[in-house]
Amino acid sequence: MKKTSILNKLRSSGLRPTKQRVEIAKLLFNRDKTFHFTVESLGKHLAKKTTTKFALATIYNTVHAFKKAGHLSEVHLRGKNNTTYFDTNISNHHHFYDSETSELIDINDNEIKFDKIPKAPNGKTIKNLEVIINLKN
Amino acid sequence: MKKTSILNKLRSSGLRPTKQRVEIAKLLFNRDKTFHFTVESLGKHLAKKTTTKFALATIYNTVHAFKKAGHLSEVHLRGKNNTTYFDTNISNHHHFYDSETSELIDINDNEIKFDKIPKAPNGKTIKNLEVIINLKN
DNA sequence: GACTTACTTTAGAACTATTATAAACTTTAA
DNA sequence: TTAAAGTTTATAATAGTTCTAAAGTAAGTC
Ligand SMILES: [Mn+2]
Ligand SMILES: [Mn+2]
Ligand SMILES: [Zn+2]
Ligand SMILES: [Zn+2]
Repeated sequence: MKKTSILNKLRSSGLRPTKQRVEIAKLLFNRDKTFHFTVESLGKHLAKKTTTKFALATIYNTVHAFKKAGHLSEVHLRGKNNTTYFDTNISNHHHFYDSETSELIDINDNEIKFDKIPKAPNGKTIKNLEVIINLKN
Repeated sequence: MKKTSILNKLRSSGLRPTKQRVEIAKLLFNRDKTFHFTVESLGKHLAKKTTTKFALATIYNTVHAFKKAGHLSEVHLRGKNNTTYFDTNISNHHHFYDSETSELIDINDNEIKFDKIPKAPNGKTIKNLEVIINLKN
């Protein structure tokens, strides 16, 4: 993804392309494979890759802005360290979770097939279905 | 479940049957249906049902002791309010989650059937598989 | 029943992920 | 260039949970 398309992505989401947002967007979206991260791990990556200063609040703000704009998703898993995981894969998919390494691995939607799914209770509808496959060594 | 069996349950788990533990055990285990709760909600139930005083730390200690003894399970879901859910259903099962009410509903293991499950990555094994079906109204 | 020891409860402090605040700074468009 | 709106920042606040260490209780021994 080129710099101009990062700028477009930000602008078309109503987000001014500040130095911080551009750096975060480059780190998150200029890659082929899914990136799963926490705010803390993202901060460490940024510190390694750039010389720009990032206040913790800015990383939170930016990640939440990207999520709101639909460029990131949140994994509703309660990991060991009780931190929120974000995901550059915004398609419907599932996860392996290795609780020893706190690592998430994508499972494509078509790698899991259901034979039987219960129907939603009284008056409710199914919004989505998440599978977490916990791993051990 | 009778009082004596509550006492046996505690003693056979190496837990002295203190006033607090007995009250919590009665509330949690003397029921037919699954009970999903947070430490906070359990505290409120206890305040309503008994006149015994419960320090917050005692509720945490007891719930964790019961979990360790295998009498409770923890739901690895990151809910709206970022609290941990515990579950009196210790069998392998799944959940509906209503994020508007923060409510969990059990899905029996046999209500979901899989046609296809991915195999675990390199050298790892599947420990268990959790399904969360998110609901909307 | 008194004594002893190990275990438990408790209030409050500490910890940690996250969110709020409000002042300084930057982007944008006029 | 200027002004308005948006953004970053340091820091404080919040909230769930865990830690601490002192006071209290359970259980076994005499
Ligand atoms: Mn978050
Ligand atoms: Mn907990
Ligand atoms: Zn993913
Ligand atoms: Zn359950």
